Amino acid sequence: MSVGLARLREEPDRIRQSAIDKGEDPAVVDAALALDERRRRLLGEADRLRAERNAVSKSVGERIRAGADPNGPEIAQIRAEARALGDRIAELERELATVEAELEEALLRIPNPADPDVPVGGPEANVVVRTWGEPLPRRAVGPDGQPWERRPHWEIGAALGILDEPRGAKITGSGFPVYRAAGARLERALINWFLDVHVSEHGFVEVWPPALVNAASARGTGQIPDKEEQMYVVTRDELYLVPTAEVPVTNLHRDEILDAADLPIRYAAYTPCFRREAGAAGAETRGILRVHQFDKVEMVCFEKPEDSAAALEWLTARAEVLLQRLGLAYRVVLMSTGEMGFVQAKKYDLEAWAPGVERWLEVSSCSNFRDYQARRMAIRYRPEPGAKPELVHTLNGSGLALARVVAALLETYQEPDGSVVVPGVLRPYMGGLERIAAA
RNA sequence: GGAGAGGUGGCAGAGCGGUCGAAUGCGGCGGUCUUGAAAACCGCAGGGCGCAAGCCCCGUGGGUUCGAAUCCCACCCUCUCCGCCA
Repeated sequence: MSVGLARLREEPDRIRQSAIDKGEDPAVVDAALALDERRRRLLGEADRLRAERNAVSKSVGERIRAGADPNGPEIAQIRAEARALGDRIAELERELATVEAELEEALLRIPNPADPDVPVGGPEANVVVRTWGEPLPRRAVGPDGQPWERRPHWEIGAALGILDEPRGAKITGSGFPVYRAAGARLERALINWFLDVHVSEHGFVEVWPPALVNAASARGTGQIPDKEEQMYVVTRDELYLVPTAEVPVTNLHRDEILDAADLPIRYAAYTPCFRREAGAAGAETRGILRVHQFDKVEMVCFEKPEDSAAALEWLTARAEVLLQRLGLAYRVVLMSTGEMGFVQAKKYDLEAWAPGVERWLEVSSCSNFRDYQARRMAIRYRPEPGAKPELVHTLNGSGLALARVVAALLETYQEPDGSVVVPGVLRPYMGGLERIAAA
């Protein structure tokens, strides 16, 4: 259940084309259609037999009350009849269970169709919607008139004693950096400042969720089965370490019918994020650009369907505000159908410029899932009192992902003498510290 | 982790194996009355599938039975006491 059976029957062509646009196999659409057909036939037959069996069973009680001998031949015959019906029902139910499992499997492999305004194609089709700030060059001229080169963040971090990758590798493994001294405080400052802005200025409700979730929650947001390999699993207790706060926070309202008056519901939550990132290594992932554990503040919204498109723009702007106040140059990229992922209908990536590595770093991803996640999680709302429940739309966006923001900050604010200037908005959170210098 | 109790509709809370999708109270919605409101009274109202008839849902999954909210088993969760512990 993801795109919804009703929509699948109504516009199979559009769903098929959407799958192709996202680089998925459209054959699952037809497989699902065929299974749905079979399921409905079996269900109808089983329902008819059940109705019959219910009537026969009921007559047993009625006749006994009317004076028939419970152990007599009349009752025995009715019982035999009911039993025969029951056997046939059981048979149909077994078949039905198989078909439904297959249908479920097929539906899970049908991607969420992208919005009409999403460019079709691969990476080349991504569109830079807007850019803010001046991307600094790596080669620059220092105050003394001498040329200097901005260094990558791992060199800055190691030199200042605020980032310790080797010891992180020792105590856990590669991709588990240790932040130290002003580095640790910077991490804590960013988390606090992000949350403060979201809560006091943007009206988000702050949430501090569990960092481990059960399988039902992981399935709800689509980590299972799509991204199961990405998660760390606590096998002993059948729990998963969260890859993002999106998982616990969106599941907050799983299996609930919300009040229309309560919408929109908007949460901001900090969690550490754990990702296996199997097979990822090399120049693209040096330093803290791609790690197994990082910190992130996530925004999650539950909206009325008619409001979700506007909510995505709003949400993206909330993340941009943070980058602007940090003084980091960034660009907003509308991701193409092939790049946006399986469950998103529309997605913007925010990329901050890191002059030391001369790259745009993805520090936020803001997406509208429309009713796709809501259907999996049965998150509904009642448009009017007494009206039938309808699916809400869910959205989420990073605001922001810490490790890469730290990388961009260190590389942007480094000085020729090796120190790093602390952006003004963070100073109150760092005890007034204006500059991180070598001890 | 051990012992005990329990999980029923938004909440509280009944429910002899058959007429229970489920009493009752509160809350909700609509109405009568009222200048208005409250009170009182009357009525409506769970979720899913299906065009409909009808079928399914009483923590979850199995089982017994012609028939299970009601009996049996397993698991999950909650509460109380004990143990442990930040």
